[in-house]
Amino acid sequence: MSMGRNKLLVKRIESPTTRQVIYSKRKDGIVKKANELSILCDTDVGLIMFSPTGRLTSFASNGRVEDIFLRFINRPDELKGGPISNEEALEDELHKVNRQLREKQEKMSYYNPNVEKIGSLFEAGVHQQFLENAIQHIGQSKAKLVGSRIVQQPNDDVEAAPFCVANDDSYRDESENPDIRRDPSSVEQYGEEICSMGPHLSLNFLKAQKNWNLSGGGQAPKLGIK
Amino acid sequence: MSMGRNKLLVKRIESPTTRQVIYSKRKDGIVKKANELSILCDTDVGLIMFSPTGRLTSFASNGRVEDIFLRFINRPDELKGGPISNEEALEDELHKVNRQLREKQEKMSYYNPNVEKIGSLFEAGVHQQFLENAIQHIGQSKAKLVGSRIVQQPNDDVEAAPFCVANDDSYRDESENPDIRRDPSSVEQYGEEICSMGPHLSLNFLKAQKNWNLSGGGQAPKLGIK
DNA sequence: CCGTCTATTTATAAGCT
DNA sequence: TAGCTTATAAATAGACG
Repeated sequence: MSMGRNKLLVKRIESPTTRQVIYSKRKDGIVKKANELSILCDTDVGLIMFSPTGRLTSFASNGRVEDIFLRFINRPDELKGGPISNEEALEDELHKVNRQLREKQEKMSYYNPNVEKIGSLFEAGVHQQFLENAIQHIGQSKAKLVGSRIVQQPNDDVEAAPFCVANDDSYRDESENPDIRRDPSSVEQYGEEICSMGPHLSLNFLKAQKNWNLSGGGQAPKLGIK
Repeated sequence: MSMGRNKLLVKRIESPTTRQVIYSKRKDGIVKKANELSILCDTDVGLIMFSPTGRLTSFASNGRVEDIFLRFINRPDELKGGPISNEEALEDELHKVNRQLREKQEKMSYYNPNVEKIGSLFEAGVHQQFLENAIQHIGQSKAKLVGSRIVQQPNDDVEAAPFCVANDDSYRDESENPDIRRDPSSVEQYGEEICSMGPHLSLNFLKAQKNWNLSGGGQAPKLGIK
């Protein structure tokens, strides 16, 4: 479907280097096409591409990809009534995300509640329930890892655990000059984000735990606490 | 810059009909290119186009354009060029809240981790530590409420707790499955409804927990928690 | 309005530097 | 690594049904 010396078969390119090379070329080609389309037809076009190595390239016939995207998000509304301003769109987005945040916090409160606010034994029980459940989960995976022993001793074997947090942080290299070419607005960026909400143990996180909100002197959760 | 019978000059096409025709053809071409790029290079590509008449066409190598866009907007560093306006503040807010959301999610993962992802005993230990710690605190408040008894038995009355998980995560899971390359999700017209983050802790949620039951026979949630 | 056909222009895979 | 060149595959403007 492409062009060049050989007929192209649309399948993932295995060679990392070749893949990167092909990406660079085609990326430019698509940006060019997108730009042409927006000019020829006088329309809004938004494009976002991530290179195999995580570099980002975006294009927006207008100013920013955000704007194009917001129009996209608001599509239903646009169809229903008059156009909605970007500001309103942004507000919607903000509210949406805020709601998600609140939900997360509420949920979190069941695991790490503010003790001061617990007003009844029943409530305390509820919190415990969540925590116990969670512990059971961990116990299971732990058992799986060990082979299936010590499943009923959540604390013991943790005491001696060596403090060897693996990984992470370090995504802010910015080692190069992103040569920004100003056609309409094609931008490239670096750095990949790994925002999986999965559990990753990072030193940053552990360090950030100093403000453990609890009545009796919240300790920094050093792994050896008991 | 295009091709065909005549050399193309990149200038807005005046004839409305011709413009529309050209748009249709090129739109398909770009979608095709975007799809090829995503397959050949195994990367994320998001594309949004509005026809001269306002019709929307979108493409996403993955599932939804929204996802690609979120990956875009959640970038730690913004280099997105473009005009600055009143929306700036809102956007900053959006970014900030998004960041908080991610942090919350990460933190949450320590209490309610994805067991499958735990890769070592150490990690399991860390998670347990957090939970144990939290339980201790609950126990304290409980003791305070009762007067000061059974303070050191965070487990006893919960031991028999049924296995009920307040599993969250609503969007994740995606993982790698390059095999299934369905025709790219190129959508025309519109489509909305963005991710409403999964379950939140609300009375409704609690009620839904069939296995809900505290040692003493938890009543239908009358918690005054919120 | 939509698919087809075809002459030309483009895009670009390989090579080469 | 990054361009530059060239032979070819693709994309597509315009015409037609």
